Amino acid sequence: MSKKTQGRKKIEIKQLENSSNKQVTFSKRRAGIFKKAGELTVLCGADVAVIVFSSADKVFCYGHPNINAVLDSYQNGLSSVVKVGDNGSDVPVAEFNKEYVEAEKEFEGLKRKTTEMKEMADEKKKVTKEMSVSDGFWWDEVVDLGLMDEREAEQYLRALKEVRQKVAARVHELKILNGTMTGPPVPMVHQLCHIPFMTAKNCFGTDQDVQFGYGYCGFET
Amino acid sequence: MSKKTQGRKKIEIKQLENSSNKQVTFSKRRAGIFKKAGELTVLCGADVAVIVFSSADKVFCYGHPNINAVLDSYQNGLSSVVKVGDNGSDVPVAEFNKEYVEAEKEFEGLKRKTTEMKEMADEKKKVTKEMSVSDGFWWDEVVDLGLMDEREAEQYLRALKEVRQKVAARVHELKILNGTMTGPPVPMVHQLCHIPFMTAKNCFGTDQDVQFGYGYCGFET
DNA sequence: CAGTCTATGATTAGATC
DNA sequence: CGATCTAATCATAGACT
Repeated sequence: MSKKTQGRKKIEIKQLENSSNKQVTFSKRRAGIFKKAGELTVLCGADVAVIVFSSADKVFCYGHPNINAVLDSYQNGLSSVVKVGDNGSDVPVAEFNKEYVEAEKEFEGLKRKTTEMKEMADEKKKVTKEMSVSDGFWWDEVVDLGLMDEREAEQYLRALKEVRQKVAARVHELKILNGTMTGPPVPMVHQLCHIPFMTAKNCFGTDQDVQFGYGYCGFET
Repeated sequence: MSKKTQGRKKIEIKQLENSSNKQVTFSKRRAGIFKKAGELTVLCGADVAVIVFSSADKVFCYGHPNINAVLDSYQNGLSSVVKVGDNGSDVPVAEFNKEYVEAEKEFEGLKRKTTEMKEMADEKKKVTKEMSVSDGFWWDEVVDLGLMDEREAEQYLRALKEVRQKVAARVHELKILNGTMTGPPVPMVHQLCHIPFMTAKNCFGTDQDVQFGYGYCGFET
């Protein structure tokens, strides 16, 4: 009797053309990755987040203990140590972020000063309440969140985000201009970046017919 | 002649006790997951981000096209479709975010109004420049980023982040108080959450001796 | 620690339902 | 679309360097 199937066949790691086959492979392999992530979690006590966008931009994710916790840790650098550079040596975040910590202190001072200024301004406003701007700018509400309703708060988030992006862009510009690529608030340096369709030999792996590769690269948060 | 090795042995998926073994397993399996993520990327044109914190809180990540792009897409919902609910039906983000889009429009109006107010205020300031607050609040700089140096910008980022977090916390509070858990800007609903050490049977998988499991759960961004 | 080496367990490509 | 089936490929546990 003939074999029921040919069994698994070797495939090249390159873009699948057959779209239905691609869909099936996507589902199977995505599930496989999530399973492996779960196993890593249990076996090694690791926290893991996996986010996958399909080519049709559907999003799937896995997270332990939950995805937001991991993303927060990543973005706020709650790691006590970061892997830095090609050799992957450990650097305490505290040291790495020295500059940032100082900036934070300065900010605390700035905030205090700001509050004082605000108080002064309020007093001035009382005195000059005939001014048409006495209702204040929208961002004055920062100091009085309690009065905001949900809708307003949502707008707030939006506004602040926009501003933040502007600032971030400006900072980046300045850093490049100054040639001072000093550490960002919390860099995640031991990153394995995907380099699709490498032309040369895989510089890290050992496969012969490599269609893609990996590389470590420092980068900013 | 005796076999050189016993070959791979079956292991239970449970916390590894031997710490050196744990370390080796962590490295091997982490690499395996990154490789699989890369293959998924190439085979299926998917964008993937993987973040792993070791039990010692060292962080490793993989991202295609790069991790920040994926995280941004995730957090800002740049997906055109989201998988929603247990059945995983598609919902256009546009519809899902209708509320948010409206808020955005309102914000645009608000911003315009704000600019006008700012201009008015500036004129008033000219008139009343004897006021001690004529140098403005720190957030007034928002409109003049070009004058900020890098250090200031860094402080800025910090300040805005803090404010944003306050607002986010307040929004969440309000949502709970109102009982209106209306859609967050872009909820990621088709999430596979890890439930370590499930006591009962795996409600999704088929393994008999399940040590851990997965579950889908809606949640907020 | 990071690689190498196997034998073996786990994953999965393709077909079929 | 998903679930099942099977054989073959792939990943990796443990031992060693």
